[in-house]
Amino acid sequence: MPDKANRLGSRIFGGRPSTIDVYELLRRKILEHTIAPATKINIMQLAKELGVSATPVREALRLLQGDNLLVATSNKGYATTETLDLKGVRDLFELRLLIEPWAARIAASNRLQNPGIDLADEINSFDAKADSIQHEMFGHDTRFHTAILASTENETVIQAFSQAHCHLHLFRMFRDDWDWRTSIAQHKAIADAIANGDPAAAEDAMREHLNSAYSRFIEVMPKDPKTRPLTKVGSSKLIRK
Amino acid sequence: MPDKANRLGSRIFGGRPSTIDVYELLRRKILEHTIAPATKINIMQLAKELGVSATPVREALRLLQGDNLLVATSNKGYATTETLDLKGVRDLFELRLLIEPWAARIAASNRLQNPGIDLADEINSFDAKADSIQHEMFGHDTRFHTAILASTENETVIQAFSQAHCHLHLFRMFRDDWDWRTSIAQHKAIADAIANGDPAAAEDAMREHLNSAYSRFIEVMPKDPKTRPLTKVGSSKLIRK
DNA sequence: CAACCTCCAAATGTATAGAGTTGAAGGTAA
DNA sequence: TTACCTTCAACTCTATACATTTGGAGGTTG
Repeated sequence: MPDKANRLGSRIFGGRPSTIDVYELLRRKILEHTIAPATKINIMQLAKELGVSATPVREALRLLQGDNLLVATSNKGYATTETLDLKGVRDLFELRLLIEPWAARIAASNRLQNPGIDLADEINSFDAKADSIQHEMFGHDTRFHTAILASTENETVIQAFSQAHCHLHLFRMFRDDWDWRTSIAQHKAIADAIANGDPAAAEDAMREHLNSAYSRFIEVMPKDPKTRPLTKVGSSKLIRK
Repeated sequence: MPDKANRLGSRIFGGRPSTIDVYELLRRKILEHTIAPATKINIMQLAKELGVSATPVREALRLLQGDNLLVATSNKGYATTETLDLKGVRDLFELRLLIEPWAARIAASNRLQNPGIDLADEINSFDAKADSIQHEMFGHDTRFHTAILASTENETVIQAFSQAHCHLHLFRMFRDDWDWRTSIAQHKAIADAIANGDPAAAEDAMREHLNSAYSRFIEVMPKDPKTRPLTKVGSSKLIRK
């Protein structure tokens, strides 16, 4: 609901420039899948919804473009990125296989701040709610893999990896049919190896987990993405390549 | 030089929106080290220099912020990123060691479009001009490593890696004192292994090259970055953390 | 002399208007 | 029908005006 303070020079929240608020709101909506892939964004309508002018919205969209969450076309506007094709999924898992087994090794080598306990907590708290919906599964998966990566304390790798938006892309494609029980079992194996301080076992377990996930992904992958139903979200229209 | 066509709704070049032109110009200036690290950017002065209004400049700056080439602070403006500290250099080479030996292996395994010849050409054309200045060395180094990475044809890895801006950061720190002869010799070894179709040798050569470069970097690294002289560029002021 | 307050120029952030482009509906001709 | 042209509404992109914030100069007070 637009604040009545929305006049010249106003701010949405606190004294902060509203570009930041618009950016964070849209980023969350895209990552949370509230805005579907290949959705065109109407600047003026979005600005009216948020109670701000077009300027901060446009700047927020440019930021999201830099984050690889939007694509821009001259004089045509902005749209969320497409879902990945088969090669895109392959490329993504190739990147994961380069980084995540290494990260698991580091995590297992870290004896002072070993993340094993936190990882076990994450698994158990998720496992408890056996009726979990798919949405929660991806939240767990994101937290689990992010925690391992974070334990490397390598900001450069963390950033490079996170900007690939692994979970975003996979979640957008496979939200409805994903065998989370298999993943949970593999997560437990990884967490155990890390907690035991066994770098080689942790690295292997992670590599097996990724290979397994990749195999299962390409198995259930839609044959022709164009026939996939697209949901119309809010005031946005849909685009097709 | 501002075109006389610069009035309402005009474009700098062709019919293209000027945001793109401003973005590409600034990006090149930052990557080419024309704009020094930790340089504050004045929006209005920059807009006047380029003959456009503030709006496209601001959008270009947001894009560069998304590329991690600028940092923005609320109500304080934009500035180019700082040079890396010791941990930053270490993190960067850790990322390179994860990706580039793998890329060299792929390149050597590629028998149909083996990049070995192109790499040899790149080395020879650079080696010919023995009086090369440092600036050309970094151009060569960038082209050499980029070519190997490109031969993997993995867009995801290429993008994740390029957004770390390896060469930008290293160039900004070590432009004046860098032993390029050692690097050239190692490049030759890598190119030979790739041309010979020897994946294991290519991977090892790349790993040795990176380890060697890292050792040499931290040896000549400035002890206290704050005492490093900063050049004042154009209309921009300098900032300090 | 140091700490603090007041004031103001410079720069940032936002709103708004107008210029330019796109894409589609509707009409015309072969 | 099909292909092509015209027209127009919707939207993007840029310029400009104005509100807000920041940081420092200069004076005041203890």
